[in-house]
Amino acid sequence: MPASQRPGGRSTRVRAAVLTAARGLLADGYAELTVERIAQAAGVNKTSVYRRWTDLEGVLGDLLSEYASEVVPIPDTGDLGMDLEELALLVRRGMTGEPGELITALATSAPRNPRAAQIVRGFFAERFRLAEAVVGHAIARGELPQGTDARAAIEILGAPLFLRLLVVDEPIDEEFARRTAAAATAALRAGVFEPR
Amino acid sequence: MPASQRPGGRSTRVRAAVLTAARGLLADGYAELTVERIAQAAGVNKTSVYRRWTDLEGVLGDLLSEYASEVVPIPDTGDLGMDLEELALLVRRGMTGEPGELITALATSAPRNPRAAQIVRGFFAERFRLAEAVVGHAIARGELPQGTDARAAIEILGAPLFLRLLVVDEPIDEEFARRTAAAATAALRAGVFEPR
DNA sequence: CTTAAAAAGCAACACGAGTTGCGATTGGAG
DNA sequence: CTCCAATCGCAACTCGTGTTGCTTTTTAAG
Repeated sequence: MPASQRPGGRSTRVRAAVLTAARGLLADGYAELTVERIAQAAGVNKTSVYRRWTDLEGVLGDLLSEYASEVVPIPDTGDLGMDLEELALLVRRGMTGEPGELITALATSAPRNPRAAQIVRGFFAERFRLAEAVVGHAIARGELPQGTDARAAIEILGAPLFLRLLVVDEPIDEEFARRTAAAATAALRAGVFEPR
Repeated sequence: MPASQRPGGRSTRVRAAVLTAARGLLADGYAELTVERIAQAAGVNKTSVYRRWTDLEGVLGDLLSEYASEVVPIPDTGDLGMDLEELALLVRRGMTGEPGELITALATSAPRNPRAAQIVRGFFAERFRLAEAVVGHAIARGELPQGTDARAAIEILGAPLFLRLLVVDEPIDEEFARRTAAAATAALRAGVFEPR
C-alpha cells in the first residue's frame, strides 16, 4: 500500500489529531491534561474522545502502547554487571521525557481507575519480562546458578528508579542508575535470588 | 490535666469527628473518600472541613502525621543483616493497613497537589532519616566502613516495598520483605554504598 | 450514483467538587 | 453575666467533568 494512497478517513484523522494533541499537552505537565483540553487542541468535539476512549486514561494508555511496542535493545555484553548497568541506564532514559510522564499519570490514577491499573501492570509486566533475559544470559554463561529468580532480581533493580519517578522528587541521574545496578548485581552474586 | 476535665470545645469536637470519619471511610477504599462524604459521616458541614483543612489531602495529611509522630523502634541487634531484615518487616507492617492507604492516597495525588507532594516527601524523609541509624550502628561496630552512604542504602531497601504498595499490585509478604533486606545487605557488604 | 451503517458534531443536561456571603452558635476574656 | 471574636451551619452559586439524544457528515458497498 503506497503511502500517498490516502491519508486516512475521518476516523483515522480524528484519532491521530487527538493523540498528537495529548502528546503536546503532556509536555506541559499533566495538571493541564484533561479530555476537554485535548479535544479542543485537536479541533475535535469532546464527545468523540469520550466515545472512542471512554476516559483520559484510555488516551494515555493508547499513547503508552506505542512505546510498549517499541523494540528495546536488551544489553548482552557478556558480563552480568555491565548488562545490568546498561539496563538501568536504559530504564533511566525511558523514564525521562514522555513515557515517564505517561507512566506517572497512569500510575497515579490507577487506584481510582481499574483500567489504568491494568495498563500500568501490563506495561511493567512486559518490560520486566524482557529484562529478565539479562539474568537468563548470565545463567546460560554459568555466571549465575540455575533457578535464579530473574523476575525478583529485575524488580529489585527497577524499584529504586521508579520510586524516584513516582514519589520521591529527586533527580534520577546516571550515577544513581549505576549504583542501583551495582546493588542488584551484588545481591545476585551473593545468591540472594537463588532458590531456597 | 485530668482526662475528665473537659471533652473539648466544639472546634475540638469537630476536628475529632472529621478525622474519625475519614479513618472509617478510608477502610472502605479511597474511591469512597471525598470531603463531602467525610463531612456527612462526621455530622459536620463540608464548609467546615474545607475551611479548616483546605483539601481532602489536608485531612489525610493530618491523619498521617499522627502515625509519623509515633515512636518507631529502630532495630539494633548487633548484626547488620538482622537489623535490615527487621527493618524491612517493620516497614511491611507499617504498609499494611491504614498508614499504607494514607501513603498511597497522598502519593497518587502528589503530582497534582503540591501540598500532598510535600507531605509525602516529608514522611519519607523522616522515616529514611530514622532508618539510617541502622547503617550508622553497623559503621560504629566496624561492620561497614566510614562514609558509607546510609541514605542511599535505606532507599534501596525501601524502594521495592513501596513500589509494590503503589504500583504493582502484588502481595507484600514476609518472604518478599526478607529477600529485599537480604539484597540491601549484600549490596552494602559488597561496598556499593562506599564513597568513591 | 445511490444508500445504509458508522462515526462525528452539537447542544442541553446531570452531577459533584469547591466557593462565598451571611446569620447563628460557641467559648473565653473581662 | 456580658460581650467580642472565632468558628460553624446553611444555602446559593460557580465551574468543570462526563453523559445523552439527536442531527449531520463520512465512508464504503452495491
